[in-house]
Amino acid sequence: MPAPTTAEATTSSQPTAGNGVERLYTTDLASEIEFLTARARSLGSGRANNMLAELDLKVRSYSVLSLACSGQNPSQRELADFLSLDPSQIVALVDQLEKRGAVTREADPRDRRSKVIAPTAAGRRLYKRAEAIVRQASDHSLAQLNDQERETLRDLLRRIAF
Amino acid sequence: MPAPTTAEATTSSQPTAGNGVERLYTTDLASEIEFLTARARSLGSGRANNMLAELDLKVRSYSVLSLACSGQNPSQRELADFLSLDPSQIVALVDQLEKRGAVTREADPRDRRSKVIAPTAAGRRLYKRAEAIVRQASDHSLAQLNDQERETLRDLLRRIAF
DNA sequence: CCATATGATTGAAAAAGTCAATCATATTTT
DNA sequence: AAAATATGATTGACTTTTTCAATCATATGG
Repeated sequence: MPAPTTAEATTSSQPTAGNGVERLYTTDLASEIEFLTARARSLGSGRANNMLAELDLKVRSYSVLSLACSGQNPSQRELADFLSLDPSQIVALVDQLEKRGAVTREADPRDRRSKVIAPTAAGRRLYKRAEAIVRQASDHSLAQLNDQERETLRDLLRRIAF
Repeated sequence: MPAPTTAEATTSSQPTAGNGVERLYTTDLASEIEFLTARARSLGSGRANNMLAELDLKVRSYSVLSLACSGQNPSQRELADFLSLDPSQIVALVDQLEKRGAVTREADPRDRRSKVIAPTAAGRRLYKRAEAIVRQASDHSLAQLNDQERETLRDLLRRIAF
């Protein structure tokens, strides 16, 4: 039985969790990059989702809206590939955004099977607001890093994400 | 209409996706840290899950097993907190690991409601093998980064993940 | 002792992910 | 050109993951 401290709650300090979980910060798992990545994204997208709820959006629908507004005229197939989602999930996401008048499905003259997702004027306005919220959320999640560190992180992630 | 190239398949190059999705790499979304984090973890845990399938494990169960083997005697509550999972999910994960004889639920003398998850001898052996596989998977996912860059990434992530 | 809080468990419901089948249209083969 | 094959979007079924509320046993604070 390794050192069962009788006083225990007194060691708590950080605002993360209220318990004695800090003990687990020293484990092998806690320093695996893959684990840290998973945790970072869980915290980050959790917060973003909470904040985006105000606009009735989630990270998913925000991503689609963002790409629709990118000027790259993505097709649903491309959205599926890029977001690593099943085409059927894209259908559902676009359905929602279309229903609320944020995007439209445009015919692609070069391939009539394909549908290009374009933003409406309202969609662009929605995106502007969402973008601000996401930036806020991100700022909060990355609070511990300065600008240069964020740049470094972005570059490292980009290299493993593509 | 922005430059609709009639020849199109000729521009493809990278081994990532087979389509014209590269076009979307230049979007705002593609450079958001939160998006990159999500994508990195999706790729990473996808690969790890595939490779762990050989041991009938997933990243989830591997994480629990790893913490069980950490020497920190985590309770289910602590596992839930640390892994950001609902307590009921921990029950299911521990059930599975217990059923295959990899871990046991030990009574905590200091709190009889609490159950400490401890590895069996077989559990430790399983963890050893799983660890090697996860390391391989991680190595593959982080192939683009050298050791120093991996260290940097680990530190940056640690600061936003805790 | 009583009231309240917490850890584990169960079960139900919602959301997300996976797959196969279908229709329309492209592309390739012969 | 006709036939065969492949692809984009869509639907529906099905599985897995998430999320929540309720319950029981035990702790903890008055």
